[in-house]
Amino acid sequence: MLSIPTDEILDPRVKRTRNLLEQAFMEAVTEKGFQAVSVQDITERAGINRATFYAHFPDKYALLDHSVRQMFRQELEKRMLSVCTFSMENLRQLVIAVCEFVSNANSHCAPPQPQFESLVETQVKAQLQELLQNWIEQAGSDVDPKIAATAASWAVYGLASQWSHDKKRPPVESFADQVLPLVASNLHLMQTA
Amino acid sequence: MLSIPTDEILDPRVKRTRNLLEQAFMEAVTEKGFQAVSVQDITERAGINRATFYAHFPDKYALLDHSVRQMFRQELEKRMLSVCTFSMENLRQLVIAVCEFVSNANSHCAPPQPQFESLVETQVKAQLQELLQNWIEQAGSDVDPKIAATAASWAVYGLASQWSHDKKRPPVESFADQVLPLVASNLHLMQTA
DNA sequence: TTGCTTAGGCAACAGATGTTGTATAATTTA
DNA sequence: TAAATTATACAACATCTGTTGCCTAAGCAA
Repeated sequence: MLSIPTDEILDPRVKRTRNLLEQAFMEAVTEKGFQAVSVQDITERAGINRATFYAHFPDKYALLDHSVRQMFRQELEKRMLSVCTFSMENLRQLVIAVCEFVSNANSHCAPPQPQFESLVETQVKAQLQELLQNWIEQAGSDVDPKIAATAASWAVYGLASQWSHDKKRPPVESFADQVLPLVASNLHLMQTA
Repeated sequence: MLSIPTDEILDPRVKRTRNLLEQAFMEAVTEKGFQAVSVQDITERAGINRATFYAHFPDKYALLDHSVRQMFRQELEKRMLSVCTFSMENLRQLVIAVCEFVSNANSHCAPPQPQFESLVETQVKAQLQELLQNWIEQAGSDVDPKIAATAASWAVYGLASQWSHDKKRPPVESFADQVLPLVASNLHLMQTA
């Protein structure tokens, strides 16, 4: 297993290989669905030896983890949510961001596959939890930040996931407005906004 | 694939085979951990042909799903939570039940394995959602029952999961007391209790 | 540049997976 | 009881999986 860190100087060969693998992986997933994609598929498309794959990732699930983490992080940065403090408007934007990300991820993988969605969930929730905990701590609330952040991040992800599966779902914005008070109640920060 | 329903008259051969598989599966999991268990393991222990396994379950993940669903359902029935209406005390008991179930499940599988936990999560949350939605509907709240039940069930599971991973965790009862208001706020039913 | 370090290519392996076809035995239905 | 249905056993299969050892070549540091 080679070094994993994202923000570190990497051997250009490593960078190249991982990019090829990630790219081939996304292609294969959108084409055949996550379940049907084998490590063989990925490495053949990428023009990388199969053994090399295992030098970077234990299995295809780890590669999915890695890709999702990276994509969601980029999404948060693009929307400048990773560098701000709590406000109702920011919370609203966060809900929208999660809804759109989850919806987009799931659309790449019909029919719904629990394994795939679980891995997306784990990565997204981890970053949500971290972000919300920061917001709570900075706002100096009286609740336990970790506990509140846990409840809130799970609630947000759950609502986003349900929305994304809704056959005739409302526009993201109105859905966000609808659930905002519910989500905010987990943070106990309404008054400090 | 044979018929799945739980509460139906089953061919005794099917019942026997599934019981043997479930039993062998649980043995193998507690002994080697979920990841390391192969379909071979299970069928050899059970004295069942490997091909027969695939006549009942698509893979070992489906068997885990099945087992967990069954165990959690039994747990709820034992605590008589599946046949009651909302009250703060019942909600408290529910939180405790989930904490203990999750903790017990995870203890069977060290070190923590996301795949395993994700499958447990999916099954537990599905039943939580159903139960909470019933509570909300029976209480005749003004919130959307589905949305509130989603937020609450995810929050409950998330908190239980975090508690179960806490190295020096407080007793279940005091943890339940601590998070109860947070959980209840998702239901918007505090006044009707 | 030279030499050291390390990633990737290649081949081969044992093992697991999922599937198929046929035969046998258990169960149900009439 | 006799005939039907259907679950299981068994064997064999192509495929995928993780892993290993050896070799080549790309990158880095003196």
